[in-house]
Amino acid sequence: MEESLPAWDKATTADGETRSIPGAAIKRLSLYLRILQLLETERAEKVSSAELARRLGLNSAQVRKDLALFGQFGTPGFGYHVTGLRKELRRILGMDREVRVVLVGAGNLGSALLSYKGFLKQGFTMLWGFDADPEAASARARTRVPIYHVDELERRLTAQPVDIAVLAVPAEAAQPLADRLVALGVRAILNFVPARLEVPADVQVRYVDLSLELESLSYYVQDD
Amino acid sequence: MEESLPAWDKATTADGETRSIPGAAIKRLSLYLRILQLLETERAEKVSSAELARRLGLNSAQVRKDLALFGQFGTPGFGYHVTGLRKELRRILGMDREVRVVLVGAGNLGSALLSYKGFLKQGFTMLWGFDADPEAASARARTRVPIYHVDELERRLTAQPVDIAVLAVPAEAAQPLADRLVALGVRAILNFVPARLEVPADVQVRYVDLSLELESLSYYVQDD
DNA sequence: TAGATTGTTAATCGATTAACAATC
DNA sequence: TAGATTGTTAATCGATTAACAATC
Repeated sequence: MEESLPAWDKATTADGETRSIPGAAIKRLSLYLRILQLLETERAEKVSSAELARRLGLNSAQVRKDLALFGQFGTPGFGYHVTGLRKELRRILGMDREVRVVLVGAGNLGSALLSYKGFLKQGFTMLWGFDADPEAASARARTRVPIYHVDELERRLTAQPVDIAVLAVPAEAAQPLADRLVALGVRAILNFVPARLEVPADVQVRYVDLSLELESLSYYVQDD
Repeated sequence: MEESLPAWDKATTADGETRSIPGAAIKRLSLYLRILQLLETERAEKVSSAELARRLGLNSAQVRKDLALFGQFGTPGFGYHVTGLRKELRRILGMDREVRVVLVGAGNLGSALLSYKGFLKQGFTMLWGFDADPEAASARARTRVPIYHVDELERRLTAQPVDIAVLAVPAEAAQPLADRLVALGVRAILNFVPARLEVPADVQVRYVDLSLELESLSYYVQDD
């Protein structure tokens, strides 16, 4: 019997066929988009897969292959139109619409994330923060984003669903909160908590594990 | 002609042979270590590769293979001794000594990282922060870690070399600062700046790109 | 047209998983 | 001894890269 892939792991070609899209390719699309935005400010009209690859330290065949997963955006002998490709990538990544984000856990790291500019750019809307101690959290955070008590999660997210939750709570609180967020319709979680989350297959979780990054770097700085 | 690998990408077996160690395996070692520390608090004497795999959502053969890259730590029919394996992993990862860390760029995100508890645990020493405006940075940061002007980088790091730098500066400042850090003997950079860094082959760079994570999650939350 | 560069197939590479003899 | 589990080899899987006909 064949396992069927979750919907987000598929893409449809012109002829209606369905293929699996590697997550690593999606991350690279986001990198391509960043370079295209840079090229646009440089008033560049066109760009080749070789140039995109050079700027990102990738292989040009990989760039062409990644883009070809979603359509034929280039012109042989010419390359890609910067503005055109940028629009396509924004559409593919779903950045051509408002993406609604909440933060759960506005401690030290969380409150910094609340005011992180990179999140506010690019069509992301950081709607609300939630914390077990909203007064203390508000004092920490230098932002206009309102911070509510975590008990208000259900009320707020029922009234107005969100797409993505950023999770930065103590380890023992992570799984119960993930469960509540999923029940409230959250489709993706950016998880800063060093704990594995169990979620349904159609919910995406990305782990940003700072201790793990530092520990694995420690391996490389030994003098032997 | 054969390219020779950087020293950190090799490991030596008992018979003096040298093999390449995948970076992904190193990251998993750090995950294994975390579970072993948990098991130790649970007073567990032994653990099998199957149990480690289960707790981390991995394959047991992968666990055994990762560990076997560095030696024979297990006993057939028994498994691994929790305390013994924990010690071995701490040694392999270089966590059995002080790892000296500095932060460069104590803005919103940076100052949160300065006081991030996960960095202080586990044998990491966050020595100093550096910022172009150390007064403002000190006001932001709720930490005892001293923050100096970035001009003091050379003086401080010459007097006392560090292993790892955490970089959280504006994009245009990233490469020049990376160059200075490498010249000062920094062996690894944890880079929160969305910019590619050019460094010598023996310097490790890890990218933590929050915008990229959020953008690639955006792909999965589209309703189609 | 000649030169450049795409989209795509085939080849390569590397990482994951299965299988199992060795062995505690 | 019987049962369990390692370390390791072989098989599988998937991702990257090379190559090139198509074509602007």
